[in-house]
Amino acid sequence: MSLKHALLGFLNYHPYTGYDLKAIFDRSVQHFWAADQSQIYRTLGQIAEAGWAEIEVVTQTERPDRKLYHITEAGRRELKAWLTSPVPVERPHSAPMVMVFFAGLLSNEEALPLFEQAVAYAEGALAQYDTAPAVIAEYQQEIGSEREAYFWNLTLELGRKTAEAQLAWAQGVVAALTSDEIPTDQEGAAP
Amino acid sequence: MSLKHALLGFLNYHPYTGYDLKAIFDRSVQHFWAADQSQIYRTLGQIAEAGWAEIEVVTQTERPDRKLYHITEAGRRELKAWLTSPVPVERPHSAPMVMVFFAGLLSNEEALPLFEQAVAYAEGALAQYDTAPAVIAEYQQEIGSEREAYFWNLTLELGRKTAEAQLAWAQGVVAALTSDEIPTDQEGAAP
DNA sequence: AGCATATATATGAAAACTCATATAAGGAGG
DNA sequence: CCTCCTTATATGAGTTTTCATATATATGCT
Repeated sequence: MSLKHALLGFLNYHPYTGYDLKAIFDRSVQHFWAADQSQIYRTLGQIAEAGWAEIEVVTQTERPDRKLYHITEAGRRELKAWLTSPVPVERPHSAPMVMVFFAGLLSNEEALPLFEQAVAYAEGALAQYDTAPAVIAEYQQEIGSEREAYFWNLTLELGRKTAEAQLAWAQGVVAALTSDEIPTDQEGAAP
Repeated sequence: MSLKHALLGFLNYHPYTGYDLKAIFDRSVQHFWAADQSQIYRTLGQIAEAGWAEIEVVTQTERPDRKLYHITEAGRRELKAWLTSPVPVERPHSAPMVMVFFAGLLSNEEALPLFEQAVAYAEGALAQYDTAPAVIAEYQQEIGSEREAYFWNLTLELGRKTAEAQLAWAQGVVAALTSDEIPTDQEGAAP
């Protein structure tokens, strides 16, 4: 899995806690990697066990102690090795597309919400892409270089293009569904 | 998970064996749902246990007996209920994008293969989309209606648009990388 | 006063997925 | 002749992911 490597990628910039990393994920790479909290903590444990990071416990009196993960040389090597290894072949698992595939079973009225939700989802994604560059600029000042930011932006570009394609597609289907342009299988249906 | 429902979707057309379904998945919905063989058999078991399908054993002498799964009324209800339920929010997990995000760590030469592989992948996907309509036409004759085929094609359309966007994106990055248009972080680098 | 939110970590249990392997026989191609 | 592919089902073992829940305190909002 590459959650390990995504975490390593951030730890390579700076030591972070699990809590920090959850926030970072939600703000920056959510569009291509959504990690849940428990998974982050567990994976951080594995990273430490593998010797890719060392834990610095920062004692706090009023809150639970923070566990800062510092990447090790072995961790940096692992990250770089992964980055230069063959790109894993994605196995897509898209439930929404399964729904579309079998939507012919439904009436147009029943199928509509599927595509309306797709429109809403794509619009939401696009809205996030509007605010993302500011987040990147912020991180760039903190830890990143111009070069890093270039590649961060590349992921945004593709995400945006994809979301735009999805939006146009879903809007087209909504239009077709509401204007009854779709075959209904009643033999002798309006041509 | 919606492998259950994807399987149910096909069983709704016709009774199939696990072996059949594996072949069908690989030929028709692979672009948005890649299921592996062992997972299909296990899930089929769950479907039968849930009462969504009944098993007809077709005895064969020279080969293992076939187990044909016939969808039940309960299975049809479940399928339709799922199809009209809220679209699940996708949690994207794209390892290739994680690689791109952290590719700034690599030199241009080291980063190149990442995008070359993306180009090759997108070209491969596009080639599959070229042959897919023929597969759909074939299935349509067997089991599908014009309406069903309409929705099948919708998934292809979005898949193709997405693959095209990916290809253009990856080709652009390859061009930028090979012409050294990318920031290098050597302070005082060529402006 | 009460309630939600932010800070911070962690586990139990289950579901889902992957990878390798097993069995068994016929047919195709080199 | 031998190897690979197709037909057909199945399990063991492990990894990854999800979902719910637990603990503890401070702050801000209504």
